[in-house]
Amino acid sequence: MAALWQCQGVTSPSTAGAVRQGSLRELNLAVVLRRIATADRPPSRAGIAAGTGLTRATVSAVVDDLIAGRLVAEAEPAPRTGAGRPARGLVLAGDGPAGLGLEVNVDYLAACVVDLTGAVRHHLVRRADLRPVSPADALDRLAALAAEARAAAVRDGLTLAGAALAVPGLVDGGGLVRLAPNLGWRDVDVPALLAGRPLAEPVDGIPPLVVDNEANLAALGELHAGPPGSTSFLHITGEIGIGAGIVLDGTLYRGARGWSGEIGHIPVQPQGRPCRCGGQGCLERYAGQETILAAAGLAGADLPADTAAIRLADLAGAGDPATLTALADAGTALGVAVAGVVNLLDLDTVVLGGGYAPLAPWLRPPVVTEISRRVLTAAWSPVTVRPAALGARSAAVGGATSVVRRVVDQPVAWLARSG
Amino acid sequence: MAALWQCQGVTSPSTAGAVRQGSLRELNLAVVLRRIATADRPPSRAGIAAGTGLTRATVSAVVDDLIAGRLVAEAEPAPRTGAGRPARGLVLAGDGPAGLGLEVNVDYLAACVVDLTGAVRHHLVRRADLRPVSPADALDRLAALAAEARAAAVRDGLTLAGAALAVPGLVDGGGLVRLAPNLGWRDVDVPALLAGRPLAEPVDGIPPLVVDNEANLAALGELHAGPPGSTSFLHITGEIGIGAGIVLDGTLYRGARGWSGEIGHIPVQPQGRPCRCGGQGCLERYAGQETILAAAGLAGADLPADTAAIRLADLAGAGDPATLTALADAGTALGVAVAGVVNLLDLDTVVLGGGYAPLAPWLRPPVVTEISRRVLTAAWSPVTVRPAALGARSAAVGGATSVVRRVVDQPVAWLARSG
DNA sequence: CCATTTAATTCAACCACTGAACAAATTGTG
DNA sequence: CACAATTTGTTCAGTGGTTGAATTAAATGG
Repeated sequence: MAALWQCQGVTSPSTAGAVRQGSLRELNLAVVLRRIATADRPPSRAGIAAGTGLTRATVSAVVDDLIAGRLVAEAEPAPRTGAGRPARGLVLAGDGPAGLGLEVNVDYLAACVVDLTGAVRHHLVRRADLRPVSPADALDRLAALAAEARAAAVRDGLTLAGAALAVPGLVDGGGLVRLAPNLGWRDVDVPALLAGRPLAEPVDGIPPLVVDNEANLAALGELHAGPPGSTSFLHITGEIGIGAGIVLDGTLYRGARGWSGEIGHIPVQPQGRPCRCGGQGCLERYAGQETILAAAGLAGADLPADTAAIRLADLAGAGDPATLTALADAGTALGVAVAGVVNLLDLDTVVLGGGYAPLAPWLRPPVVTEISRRVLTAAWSPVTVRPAALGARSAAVGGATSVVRRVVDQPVAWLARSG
Repeated sequence: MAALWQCQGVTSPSTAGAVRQGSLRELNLAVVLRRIATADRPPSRAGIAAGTGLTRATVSAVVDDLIAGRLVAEAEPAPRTGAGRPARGLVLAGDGPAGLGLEVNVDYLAACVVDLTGAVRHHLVRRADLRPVSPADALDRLAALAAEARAAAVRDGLTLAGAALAVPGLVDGGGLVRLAPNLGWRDVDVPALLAGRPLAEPVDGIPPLVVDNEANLAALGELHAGPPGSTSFLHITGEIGIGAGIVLDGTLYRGARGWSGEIGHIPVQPQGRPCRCGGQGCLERYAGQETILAAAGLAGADLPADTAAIRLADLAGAGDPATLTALADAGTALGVAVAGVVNLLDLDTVVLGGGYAPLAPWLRPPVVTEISRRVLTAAWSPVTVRPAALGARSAAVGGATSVVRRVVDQPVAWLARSG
C-alpha cells in the first residue's frame, strides 16, 4: 500500500496558470492528501505540518475537509513512541472513491475495481475470442461486464470516480481508437458507441471514461504496484505486436501525439527480415510472439496470445531445445533494442510485461547480457530487468489505478462532486 | 524574440510542496511574467488579466513588483486599435538580469551573455587546443574569458543572474565531471577548481555556476531559438562522439541519473564493427566524425572537430564522390537509429546540431528516407528534420538561455536578491 | 499525583486576491 | 468643440485562507 503513490512526480496546479485565491486551498488539499498517500505509516496532523511547512492549524482544517469528503479516515492509534498525547494516524479511506479499469483484448474482456488505497477490490475476466466480433458488440459485452463490476463496487459502499479503458492500439484524444490491428478495429469512436450507457454519462462533471493504450495503462499500473524507487522505466508488453509504456521521472510519457511506445519497430537488423510495417529488421520480426512460436515449432497452433505464452513457458520449463533456442534468440534481439533505449534515456529499470511476463526466466538472461555489453553506464549503475509485478493482466488494474490517482492529484474535483 | 519562451511547459510551484500564503504572490509573479515573455506583442495589464483570469487589480500589483525588480519595462504604446484609453505595453526588460553561458570544448573556449529578452548581447570565442592542457589550466583560461564577458555585460548595465558551463561529457550533480573522453578529463570537480573565482561565489544566494552536458544545454538553446511548435524533439550533436539532448513536452529530460542522450551507442548493426565502449555495431562507429573523415579520405588530417565538419561540407559541396558516399552512409546509419528513437518516443522534430549542422544538406536526405521507411506513424504526421537554428556553437548560448529562463520561471529568487 | 511532553483546536491578525467604483486617456459623433 | 462611449489602470473596502500564539487534550514518567 505504501508503495502505491511512491513514485509520482510533483503535479502542477490544476489551473495551470493563474493562481486565484481559492486555489490555495485547492493546492493544499492535494499536498496534504498526497502526503498521506505516500507516507510509510499513517502520519499525524502534526507530522504532516512538520513535513510540509504548513502550520498545524492549516493542516487540521484541510484534513477536516478531506475526512468530510470520504477521502481520508483516522486509523487506530499507532504504537506508542514516548511521552505526549498520542497521535491519530491518517490513512486513505477505503470506502470512498474507487476507479473502474476496463480492458478489451483479443481473447478476453476484463473489469476491475481499485479503491483509494490501491487495493484491487474486484477483478472480473471473461474469456472470449473478440476478433470476429464487431466493435459495437464487443463494447456491448464490455458494458455488461462493467455494470457487474460497478454493482459489486456499490455493494462494498464504494463510489466510482471514473473509468479507464485499455485498448491494444493507437488511441487518439477523446476516445477515438485509430487502429487496433489485432482486434481488427479502425477509427472506432468508443464514447459514441457507448452513448446512453451509464459508463458514458458524466457523473457530476467528472469525465466518465478515458480510453488509452494498453501499454500505457499497464505501465501506470506497474509504476504504482512495483517496488518503489524506479521512477524511470520501460514497461514492455510482448503480445502479437510489441508495445512499451514509458515512465520518465514518475510520469507516463505519451509522446508528441500520444503514440509513443512503438518499440516493436525499432530496427535491430537494418538489412534483416522485411516487416509488415514496410520497414526491415524490426524488433517485432525477431522477438514477436509469432516469431517465437514459429521457431519453437508451434507455428500453426493459432493459440490465443496469453495461452501461447504459457505454453511456451511450459515447453521451456520442460527443457525443449527448440523453444529454448527461440527464447534465447528473441531475448538477444530484445536486449539489443533495449540497450539502445537505455543508452538514450538512462533508465534504471526495464519491466517485462504482457506475454513476456511468464517468459521472463528465459528472456531475462540474454537481455541482461546485451545491456551489460552495450550500455555505457551499466558498469557504474546497474539496470534492473524484472517481470511485471502485476503479471500479464496489468492494463485493467493500471487503468483503475490511474482513476484513483487522479482523485489524489486533484481532490477538489471529487470534493466538489456532491458534498 | 517572441519565440524565445514559446515552448516551455508549465512549471510547478518552486516549493514543490506546501503552498504557503506568500506562495500565492510568488506563483502569480511567475504566471504574469511568463505571460509577458510568451506574448506575441507587448500585452497590457488588462489583457493579461483577461488571459489569466486574475483581476486587473492583482495584475497591476504584480506588474508593479516586476517593474520595480527590473524584470519588466513599459514599452512604447502599441499602434491604435480603437476607442478607449490606450494600453501601455509590457515587455521583458533588456537591462535587468542576464545569463552567462560558458563552454569548454576540445578546440575552443566560449562565453556568451544573453539578456532576458533572449538576445545574445556578447559572444566571445577563444580557439585553442585544450587536449594537452590540464583541467585546472583550462578552467583558468575559461575564468579569464568569463571575466571579460562579465565586464562587457556590466558595461551594458546588465546584472548576471548566474552562469552555466557546457562540457562534452558526463556530468554529475554538483558540477563533478565524471568523464569527458575527448578532453581527457576524469572526475574533475569544477566548482573546487574554480574556488575563489568570482564565478564560484554565490551572489545573494543564487547558485553561481551550473555545470551540464554540452548536448543538454544545446538542446535547451534550440528549444528557445528554434521555430515554435516543436515541444518534443531530439537534438543530435555530432562531434567525435555523438550525443543527444532530449526535450519532451518542452522540458529537458536528463534521465534517471542525469546521463541520458548516449545515442552514439545505440546498436545499428548488432554484429557489426566493435566499438571502444565494448559493444558492437554502435552508431558512433558508422556516423561518428572519425568514421566519416576516414571514409572521405581525410583519416590522418587530425583536424579540430569543427574545422573538420566545414572541410567535409566544402568537399561535399564540390562534389567529391568519396565524401558524398561517406555522408550518405553516415546519414543512413543515423537514420536507422533515429527511426528507432522516433518510433519509441513519438517525436515531431529531429535537430541536427554540433558538427552535423554544416553537414545537414547531405545528411538530411538519407535520414528522412529511413524515417519514412521505418517510422509507423510517419504517414499520418510527418517528422521534421532540420539543422540547428543556433548552428554548431549552441551550447554556450543554450546555457546562458537556461539561466535567464530560470529567472522567468522563479522571479522571486531574483527579486529577493537585492531589492 | 503532578510536571513534562506532544497532539490537536481555537482565535485574533494578516496577507493577497476580489469586485466594484472611480479616475485617466483616447475615439467618434453631433 | 463639447460630450458620450469606451477601454485602461488605480483605489479601497471586503473576504478567504493561512499564520502564530495561546489553549485544551491526552498520554508518560518520576
